[in-house]
Amino acid sequence: MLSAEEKSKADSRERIITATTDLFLEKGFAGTSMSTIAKASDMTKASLYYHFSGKEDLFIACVTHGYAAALDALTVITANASLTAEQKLRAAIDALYETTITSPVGRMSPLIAEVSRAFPKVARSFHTEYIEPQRAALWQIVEEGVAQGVFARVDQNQFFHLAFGPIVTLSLSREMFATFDDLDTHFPVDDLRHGHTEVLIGMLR
Amino acid sequence: MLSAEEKSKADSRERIITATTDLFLEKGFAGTSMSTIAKASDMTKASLYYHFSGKEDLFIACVTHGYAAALDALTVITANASLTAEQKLRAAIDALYETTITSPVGRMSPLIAEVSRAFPKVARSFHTEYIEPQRAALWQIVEEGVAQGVFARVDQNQFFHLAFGPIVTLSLSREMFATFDDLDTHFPVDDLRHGHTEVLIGMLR
DNA sequence: CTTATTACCGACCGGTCGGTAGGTAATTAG
DNA sequence: CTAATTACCTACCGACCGGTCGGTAATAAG
Repeated sequence: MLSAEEKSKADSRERIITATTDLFLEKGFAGTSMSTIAKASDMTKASLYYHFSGKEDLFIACVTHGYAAALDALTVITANASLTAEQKLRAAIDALYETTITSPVGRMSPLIAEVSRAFPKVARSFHTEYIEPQRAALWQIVEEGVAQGVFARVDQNQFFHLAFGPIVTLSLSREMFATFDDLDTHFPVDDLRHGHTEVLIGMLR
Repeated sequence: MLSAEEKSKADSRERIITATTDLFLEKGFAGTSMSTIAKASDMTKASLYYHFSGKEDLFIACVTHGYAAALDALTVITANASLTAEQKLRAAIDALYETTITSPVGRMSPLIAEVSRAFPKVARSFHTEYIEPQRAALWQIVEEGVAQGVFARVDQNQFFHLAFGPIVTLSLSREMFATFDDLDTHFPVDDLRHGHTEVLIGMLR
């Protein structure tokens, strides 16, 4: 049963979330007002409060919204039986670069940092529902390679440090210096990704 | 000539900057009000405007304040003639972990990301006066090792990506998840630093 | 001792903040 | 057809925002 009303309600929620996410990523949480969000969502502020109980609720919806899609991209890779462990690892790293730098949820780390003290629950959720599953998916690939004897055994936290560190920092740098007209010269995603991938594969040999 | 007035003025500026930096790091730029800053600085809001022309001016002062000290720690290492290139590199990495995770200026990356669109000049300054000199200092050590034949030649941007990436991400993670009571279990600085250092040295052999 | 300057303050400004009360047109249920 | 519900609106609230005003006590200069 998908009545016209329910469809319009879902559409509105979606429209609000995408518009708000853009604003939060651009201006930060405290720097984005509910009136601005309302304008960007083609709505009145009062209508926003019909769909969401408050600014924090709306923020949680924005953060949570992209979890599934981002993690699906990884699980599709791990589940692909026709790939070797090394092929899976390469594909997973590509996917991590893509989501962390391009997708809204991947770019939200600075935003989480901004509100982490005010809303610790959002930070917890981001960690358990987004960061940890990403790590688990990556580690599953590594363990598969170890079991097959093609990867050497490495320390888990060390590997995560070296794997996620450069990617997240690259994403953060591109946010910090988003206004630079020579952004891709300073922070060339593809170049850096290639070299990074080879180092990680090298660690596992 | 250091009159009582001038001393008190300098003291006040210093007091304001340190108090403001703490607040900005905790609540973000937009989330910190001038009245809150005034209270934390034991002053009236009006007096704040005697020392700084506005909130942006105060923010710039906070960001700029720690540049010199953080960079000095690195130049002391590069200038130390009694160290080998590898010893310098190890010491430099230690120093980078220390400043990036502990010092206010090192922890400011998420803050710069928050305001980068509104104040691109601050982002530029952070890049040219803080990031670039750090990279230059580190690269000088690498080139010294290459010239002495103890380090292999590596790509500059790749090396920076692998060197700074994990450190900045670790700092960001500790900001994002600062409220976790098991923060040091999830993000153990010393452990991660040791493993990271060995990988970097390994890259250069 | 007089005068100017300095570092600071209380009181206030127009504007915006997050949030709400009450109403209305359109859809749905009975 | 009627009554209820839904999705949305206009108009407004007190609190707080960044910033400014006209002073004032303490110091420094002459």
